[in-house]
Amino acid sequence: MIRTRLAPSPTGKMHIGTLRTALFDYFLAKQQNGKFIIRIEDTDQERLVPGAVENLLEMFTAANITHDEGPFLRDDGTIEERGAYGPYVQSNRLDIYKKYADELVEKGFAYPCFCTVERLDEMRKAQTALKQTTKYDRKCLSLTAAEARERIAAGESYVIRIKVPEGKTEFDDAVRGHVVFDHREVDDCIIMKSDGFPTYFLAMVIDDHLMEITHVLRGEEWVSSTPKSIIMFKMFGWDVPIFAHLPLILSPDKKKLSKRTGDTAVEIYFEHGYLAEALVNFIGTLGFNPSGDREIFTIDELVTSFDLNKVNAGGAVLNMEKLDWMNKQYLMALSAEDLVLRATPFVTVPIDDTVKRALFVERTRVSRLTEFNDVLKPYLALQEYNPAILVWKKADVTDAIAQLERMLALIETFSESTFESVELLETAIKEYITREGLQNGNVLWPLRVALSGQEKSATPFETLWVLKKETSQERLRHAIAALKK
RNA sequence: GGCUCCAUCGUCUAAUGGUUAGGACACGGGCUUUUCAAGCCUGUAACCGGGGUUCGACUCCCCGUGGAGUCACCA
Repeated sequence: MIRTRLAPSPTGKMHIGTLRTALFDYFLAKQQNGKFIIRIEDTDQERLVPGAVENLLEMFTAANITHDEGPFLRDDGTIEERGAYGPYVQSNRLDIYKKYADELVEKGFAYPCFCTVERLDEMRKAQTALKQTTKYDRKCLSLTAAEARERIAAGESYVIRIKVPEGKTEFDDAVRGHVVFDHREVDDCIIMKSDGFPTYFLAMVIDDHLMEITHVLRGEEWVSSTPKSIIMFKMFGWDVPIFAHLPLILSPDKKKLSKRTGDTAVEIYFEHGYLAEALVNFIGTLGFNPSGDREIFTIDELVTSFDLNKVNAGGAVLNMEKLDWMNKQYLMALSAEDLVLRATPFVTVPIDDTVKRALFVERTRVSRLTEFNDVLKPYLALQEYNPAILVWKKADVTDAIAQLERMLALIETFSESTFESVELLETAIKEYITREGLQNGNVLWPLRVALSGQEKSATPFETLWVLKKETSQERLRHAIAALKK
């Protein structure tokens, strides 16, 4: 059975790249009837950010993706773990790492190192000066077991490093193909820190094995450390999972997306008024495309068509304009009721019938939920405008006044039921124009401007529908008075 | 700099040896039209360069070039 996992470190808000990895994990697991696991990698105690795990889980909920094992958010905001392979938080698995690290030392695959950070710094400086690869010089490898035991017993601070064997590591990356690393390039990296916590390298190997992970999806920044992991899998005699290094999400300058160059937090996208479906569609098709001639996919369609081997190896620049376009597509496809539901958190005025209708009408004119507030204003209160714009380009003031007075009278004859739909209003007005032998422009232009108070706006029929009889008439009277001045 | 990876319109991408190199965003034009938006039609725009392999290369190989990632008691 396929088991994928997302292994975020709780050091901040959920990154957009993490969302993409999560999506691919989810697509793959879901498609193969496998399991998708979340494991929290909190082995760096100094970088922990309170609330980071909660934020991650909230973003999962917001994006409508679900995992099968790992930490879950309870309704009261606390966290509980579900799944048979726990604990799923690494700081609760310290004894496990200790045991396996000791095993590696006993077998001669790893060794204690007493070098100070100062010495290490100097060593690296010297290596850099000589243009050599910076890696540990194995000073402590020459220590005998007895010496090491003695120094540990004396309370000296130490770490454990793996002893990288000679040779090379080869692996078949699911998106990149065959990759080879010579072990001369691989550092005797630290697997246990002096504070008793494992480093990522050790913890990841042990957990992925114990949790029976079959596919490791992660960002491209990890390829160069993959040999370390594989070396350890082999030291333990464990099966090596399939690695898939996903292309990076880039900022417009083609560099790895960072906080400086773009919005990296998933949370920000929701705050900016993007719909979860749009974000999932957009991020989920970055580096992977099910088809060459379609853009809009539901999450289920992505699950069905996902194929790791079709994931691009090259990085992808975030095209925000396309995200806006995609969001608008989803916005326009929303039912009137759903639109209200989704827009409500972004609207600062009470949601009444006028607001509901205005939202529906303006839906084709905004890209993001946050834009509704501004667009709603002209409906809620007539904005100050220059009466001159009431006059159509092919008519004059006298005509404008005449047409507005006609409309005022016409609307007076409309029953409440006429205001039930835009179509009814449009039909009634257009029939009137035809019947009276008038021109659309002469009537519709001043009517629309009088109703909206704007040069550019929705159609007069839509605006009438939103404002209803009384307010509409008020605005017409206001316009007529303004023109007569 | 060492190592590793990557390379199709400005951007996201399709193409898995044979296509007039397709779609989307953005941009331009047109239609529709009372304005805007939406919608429809349409235009500009790409195979990084050079060698091979092959009857035939965007597709395979090599070399350049360019870009990226990584070189911590961080993940």
